[in-house]
Amino acid sequence: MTEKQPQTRIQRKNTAAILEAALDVFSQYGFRGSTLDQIAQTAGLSKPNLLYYFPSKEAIHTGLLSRLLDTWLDPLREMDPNGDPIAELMGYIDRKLEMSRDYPRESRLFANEILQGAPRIMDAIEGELKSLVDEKTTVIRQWQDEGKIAKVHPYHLIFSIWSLTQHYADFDVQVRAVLGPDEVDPFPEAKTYIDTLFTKLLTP
Amino acid sequence: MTEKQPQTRIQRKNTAAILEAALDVFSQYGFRGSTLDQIAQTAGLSKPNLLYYFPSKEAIHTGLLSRLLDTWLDPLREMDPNGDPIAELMGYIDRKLEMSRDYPRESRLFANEILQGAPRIMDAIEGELKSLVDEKTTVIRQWQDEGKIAKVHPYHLIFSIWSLTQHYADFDVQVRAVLGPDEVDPFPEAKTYIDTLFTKLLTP
DNA sequence: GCCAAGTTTGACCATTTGGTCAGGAACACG
DNA sequence: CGTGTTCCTGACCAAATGGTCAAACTTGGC
Repeated sequence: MTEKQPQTRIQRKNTAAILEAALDVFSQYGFRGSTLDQIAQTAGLSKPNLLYYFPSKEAIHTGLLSRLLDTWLDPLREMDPNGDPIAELMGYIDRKLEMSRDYPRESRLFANEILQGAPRIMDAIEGELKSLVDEKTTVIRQWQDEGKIAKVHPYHLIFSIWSLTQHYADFDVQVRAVLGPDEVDPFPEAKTYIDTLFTKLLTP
Repeated sequence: MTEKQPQTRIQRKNTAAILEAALDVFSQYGFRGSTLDQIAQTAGLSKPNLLYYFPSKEAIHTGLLSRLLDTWLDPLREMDPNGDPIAELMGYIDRKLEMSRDYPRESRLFANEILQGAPRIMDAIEGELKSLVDEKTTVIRQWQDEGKIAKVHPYHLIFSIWSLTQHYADFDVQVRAVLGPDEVDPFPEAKTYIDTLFTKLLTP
């Protein structure tokens, strides 16, 4: 669990290249659908060389996921209980949408894992993730009791933020296909739409 | 494309069993992550017997997907341009949520396919699906021009309906893990939440 | 109860896959 | 330069995988 970070530059460079390549491959094909050869080729390394840095396919995947969850939850962590409720929530929503725009592979990796029943990160979901959500929903409930935001189910509010924002990463090809070839970047309009939606929902 | 339907009872029974098993397996592991042995075992048949009914793994998957898209789009098709706008949209939303509750595997199969870049149903998405969405967004725009519902981006409105409802099928394990063991069925509260959300969004 | 058609299977095959290993190449450093 | 450590690779392996096939078994209709 508490691995030392790479010592030499070569190690740093190659582990980074491997994780980068693995993110590419795993996020598209899922764990079982991805092969070491694919990852190795994408990383520009030989397969035995991969296994010099990581003991197994599983280890690469785990390495990715554990790094992921932290950055994934950051936007929610930043939500300040002492800030202005609407502003804090809208800020969270916007950060989450930006993450879908800037880190779609991470979103898809996560989606793949959950789709398959979260066999490798169930612990983190029931632990770290649930704790954070529990904490933040308490804050939301407080804001609601103070009449600062509308009374809607706090957990489902969180779910709706996740689903609406991540949809633009996970279902990217569908979104672009439906919007047609003229629409280059769906995110500006998505932001406008989502902002409107949550403003109407949350305004008391 | 236009295959005759099975002739004998045995054929009907076995092809049904295979598709049922394949839905189980493909929806969880994706195409490349699933094996014929897995499907065969789930269906209670031998692997060669599977391949007596379907020429290949690919064919089983295609068979599933082509059946899927039609039923998947039905709720949207039912939306009546001549009905009451709010009622029609809310009806569509509720039907879509019911589909997530009653057919989660179908939802996950679809999600898996899109996540992987929709290699096998891109045609249907750019064709059938896009056409239907184009048609219905035109109706929505009309309703908006008549002042019957609020002016929000019609395409993103559709996307938000998809993402919010399908989230409860695709991310089921996460939803349940976060809500904790006390919450048996998240759908009743999800329905309340989603109804509130879209009512506030769409009321002019 | 017979026979042709439909159904099932064990044995088999080529390829792919995750992973190993011995040895060679590159590097750091005194 | 020399030498111990780190890095890399070709060859290899066992297991799994998609798919084939001839032969055996059922089934349905007469």
